[in-house]
Amino acid sequence: MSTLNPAQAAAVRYIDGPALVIAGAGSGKTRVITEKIAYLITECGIKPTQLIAVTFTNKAAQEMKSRVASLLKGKQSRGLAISTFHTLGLNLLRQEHTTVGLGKNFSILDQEDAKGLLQQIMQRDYGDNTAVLEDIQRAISYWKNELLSPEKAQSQAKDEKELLHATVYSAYVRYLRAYNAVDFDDLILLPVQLLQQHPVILEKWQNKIRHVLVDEYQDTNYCQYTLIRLLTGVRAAFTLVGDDDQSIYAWRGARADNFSRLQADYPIIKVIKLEQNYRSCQSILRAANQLIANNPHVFEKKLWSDKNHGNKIRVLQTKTDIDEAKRVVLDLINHRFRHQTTYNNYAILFRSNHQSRPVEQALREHAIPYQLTGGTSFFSRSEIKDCMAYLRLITNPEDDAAFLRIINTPRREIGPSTVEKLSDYARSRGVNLLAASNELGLSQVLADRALKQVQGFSRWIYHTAAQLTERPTAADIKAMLEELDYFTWLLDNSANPKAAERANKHVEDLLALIEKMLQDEEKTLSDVIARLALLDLIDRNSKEQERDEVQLMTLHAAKGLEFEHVYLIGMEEELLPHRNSVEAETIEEERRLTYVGMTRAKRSLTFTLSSMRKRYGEQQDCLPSRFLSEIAAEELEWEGKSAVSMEENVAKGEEHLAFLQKLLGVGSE
DNA sequence: TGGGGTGATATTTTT
DNA sequence: TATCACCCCA
Repeated sequence: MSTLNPAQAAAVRYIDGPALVIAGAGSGKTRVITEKIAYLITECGIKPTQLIAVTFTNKAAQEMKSRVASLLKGKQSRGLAISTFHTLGLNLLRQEHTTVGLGKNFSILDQEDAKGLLQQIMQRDYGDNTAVLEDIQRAISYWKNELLSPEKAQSQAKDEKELLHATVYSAYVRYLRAYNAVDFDDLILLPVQLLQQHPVILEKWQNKIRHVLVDEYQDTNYCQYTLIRLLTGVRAAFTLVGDDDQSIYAWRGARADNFSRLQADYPIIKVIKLEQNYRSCQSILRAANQLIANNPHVFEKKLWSDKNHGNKIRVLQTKTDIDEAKRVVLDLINHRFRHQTTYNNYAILFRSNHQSRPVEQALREHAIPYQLTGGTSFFSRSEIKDCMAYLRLITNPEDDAAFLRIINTPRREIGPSTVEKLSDYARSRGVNLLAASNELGLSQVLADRALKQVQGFSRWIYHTAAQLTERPTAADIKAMLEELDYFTWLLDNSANPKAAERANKHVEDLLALIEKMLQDEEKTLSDVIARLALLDLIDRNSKEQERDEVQLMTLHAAKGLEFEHVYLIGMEEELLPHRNSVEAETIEEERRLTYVGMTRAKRSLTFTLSSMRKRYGEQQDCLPSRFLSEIAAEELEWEGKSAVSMEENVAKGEEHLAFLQKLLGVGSE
């Protein structure tokens, strides 16, 4: 605590009421939260079980947990709830499921599952319709985040399309209920509704909780904000930490205006600003400040640093996107040689995923190791989804979404028409698919052969459900999968043996993880499955730091991270700011995105842009991003702006590289 | 069931 | 232009 700066210390010690900590990039916000948790426990007599700390990612929660544990020496942190918003909601729902009308082992549908459900609804109830599933999903998510019921949504619909979306919304909610399932948004929404409708439960929770801490407050949506308000009640003992300049998820319901709302809702709120930056050198910070000054602010702040000045920010301009990639890679190699450092100190950041392609190619040409963050995540791999679906159906027989996924995986000769007949039957009987599979009346609708298959499947599920204990071992589950011949199926259905091996490995990883979670905590299998739905990329932390690889990721993915040297590529109009954002009038968010990218850099920052880019198969001219002109000219050092051709540019780079290699090869130094 | 042809679609995606 | 979901047919 003694090493905190005055603003940080004030944020930690202020416990008399609601507090909002405006924490600029690199100002030590995680530290403030962890120190405050420790302070509340050790100095204020608050028990760990009376504290709630929420983050947005599992990674952040994990990090915070371990930092608090080391502050408290582990002893006093038992029962401390540091989790994501969604896990918090899940815990609440698990405890109060009966009041909400959910069965004990309700399932969680991820976005993909939910989309599948929507598709089913559309096909079944709305015939062939041109509505885009993603649009419906986005609309429903928006309504849930804004606490709007299907009825409200319908009455507020402005046109045919919105009305359709709202109607599907109401069907969607009904289906979820029937499946004894919830989606991600429900994990926040249902607790809010529960607390709003049941004063007794609300009081119970308000009495239990003495302080709530929220990280990345700028990313909360209205629903989450309401949850915080409900949990803290009139005492309003909370600490919100965030940075309105780093709000980059508005398109997903995050509301930066939750900042201004706060002052209206809590006039006495204490606002503390953390303005000292411990990450970047002066040159980078100054430029970032200049850029973000173009955005309106509710709370003015000015980041400063006592670090050294650092080098000027460079701007490399090339002819095409291919040249840009080559230039970045050559520059990186040169830089690395000169500074005798490692690859993992470098990050190449971009606005959209497709920009990684040419860079990856250039990196491969030079045999430089790199890690591309993003792409398909662990839990959206098909083999993992299959296994999860089996476990879900076994613990929650009403989970029709899971049933549909695995009814014919591995192949059981149960085709679409059989499934359709089965669904119709189940619907007419008002039961779930698994139960319907076992009913006698089914023989009226299905042919003998199909009937046998379906019955075989359902019996197997029931049988396995009875056999599997509440806390099975990895070996138990593996035995189950082997009984299914699942691994054989994987082998037969993979593009090549290597892919099959990888898939196998993923399943093994999953089983090991489940076993570990079952042992670590006093959790049942269904608890663990629910938690797994909220988890992602478990092995990301460890790999990222240990391996010596150049980091490639989108600006969104870079939030919260820092790197010694950053390349921010594609600084062009239409790309950053993205073309869609110009007419959607979300330039401010694009500016924040650029700001986030810039402030990731500790020691050096390099912008790149090219004057031509292949887009949809056509060469197109590109203009420098307006954001470059928002930074004072003297902060930037342009290279290649003059008529130097790219060929010369690359040649120069290669020449220089060869020179350095020779120099090092000879062994001076 | 799997392969090939077709046509729509190209921003970001914490949970 | 590259990709991918989808549909139809053998």
